[in-house]
Amino acid sequence: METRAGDPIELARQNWIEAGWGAAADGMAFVTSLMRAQQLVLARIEEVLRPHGLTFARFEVLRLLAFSRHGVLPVGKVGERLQVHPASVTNAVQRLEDAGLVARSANPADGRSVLAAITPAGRRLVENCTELLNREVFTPLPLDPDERDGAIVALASLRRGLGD
Amino acid sequence: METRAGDPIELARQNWIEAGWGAAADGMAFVTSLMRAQQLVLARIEEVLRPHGLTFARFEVLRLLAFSRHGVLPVGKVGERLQVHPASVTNAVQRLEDAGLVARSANPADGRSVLAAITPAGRRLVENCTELLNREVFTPLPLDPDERDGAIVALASLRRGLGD
DNA sequence: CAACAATACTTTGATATCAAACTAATGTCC
DNA sequence: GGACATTAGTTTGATATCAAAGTATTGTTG
Repeated sequence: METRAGDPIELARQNWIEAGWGAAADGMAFVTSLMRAQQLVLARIEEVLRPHGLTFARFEVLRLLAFSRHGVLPVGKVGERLQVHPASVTNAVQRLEDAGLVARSANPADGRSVLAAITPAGRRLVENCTELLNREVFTPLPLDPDERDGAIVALASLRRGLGD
Repeated sequence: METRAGDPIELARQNWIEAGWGAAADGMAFVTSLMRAQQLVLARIEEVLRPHGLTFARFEVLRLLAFSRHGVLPVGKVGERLQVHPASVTNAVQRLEDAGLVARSANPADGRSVLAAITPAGRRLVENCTELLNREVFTPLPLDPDERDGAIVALASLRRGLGD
C-alpha cells in the first residue's frame, strides 16, 4: 500500500499505525485520498469553467437540462438527478436565470412545482463548456485507463454501500 | 465499465457516448464517481462528528496538532500539511480557539507567524473522535479491501499527476 | 368536503472555501 | 543600512452547501 515517500497521506497512515489504529489505517488512507483527489479535480474543473462564468454546480444543472427531452425539468427533478440539496438547486437555478441561461416558469401540471428551461444561450454555453472539459480535463485525466476503470467500479460499490 | 442499471453516473456515460464524446466518457464517469463518493463519505463523517461539535476540517487540524511533536505548529504549517487555503486555516483555528480546543500565540522565532497549540480538552476530544471515526467509518468502509487498496494507488497517481 | 398530512420549493442562518486585498514582519541587495 | 521584494496571516467579499423553518399547493381520509 505504499505509494510515495513524503506523501502526506502516507505520513498519516504511519501515524495511524504507530498509534495502534492499524485496523483503520487503510480506510483512513482511502478516505483521505478520496478527499484530496476530489479537491484537486474540482479545482481543475473550476479553473477551466471560470472564464466562462460557470461553476461546476451550475454546469451540471445546464448539462442535465440540455440532455433532457425538451430542455425543461422541474427543479425537484434536477436536485434528485444531481443529488444535491433543494436549497442548492434553488440557488444555482436562480443564478443561471440571472445570467439568462435558464428560464423559470410555473409547472401547469402542479402548482407547487417550478420548471427550469435551458435557453438558447444556455445551450450554446454548455455545449462549449462540455467540449472544453472533455478536452482539458476528462480525456487527459492523468490516470492509467485500467486504474481509472478499476476506481470507477470501486467507487460505485462504495457509493452503493453508502446508500446511493 | 458497466456498474449498475439506473445509476445516474451510468446514465451520464450513455449520454456522453450518444453525444459523440466517447473518448471522454470514462474520464467523465470517473470524475463524477469521485465527486459523488466524496460527498457521501464526507456526509457520513460529519454525521459522526456533529454530536461532538467538530467538522471534518476542524478535526483534521486537531488531529495534525495531536500528532505533532509538542502539540504546537505554526498555522502556516497546518495549512501546508492539510493542503488547505490559509484563510480556511485562520477560520478553523479561530473556531477551535473559541471552543477552547486550541490556543494561539505569537511565534517567538518569527514575528509574522502564529502558533496553534492543542489544549488538553482538544486532545481528549480528538482522541475520542478519532476512535469513533475509526470504528464507525474508516474500518467498516463498505468496500472490498483489494478494491480499496487499488483505489488508493490510483488516486495517488492521479493526485501526483495533478501536481499534488 | 373539511381537516390534516405530504410534497415542492424558497428563505434564512450557519459554516466552509477561495480569491484578492491588506497588514506586519523578515530577507535581500546594492 | 535603507529601499524593495517576500513571507505569514488576517480580513473581506463572493459562492456553495446544509439544516431548519416557512409558504403554498396537492393528496388523502374519514
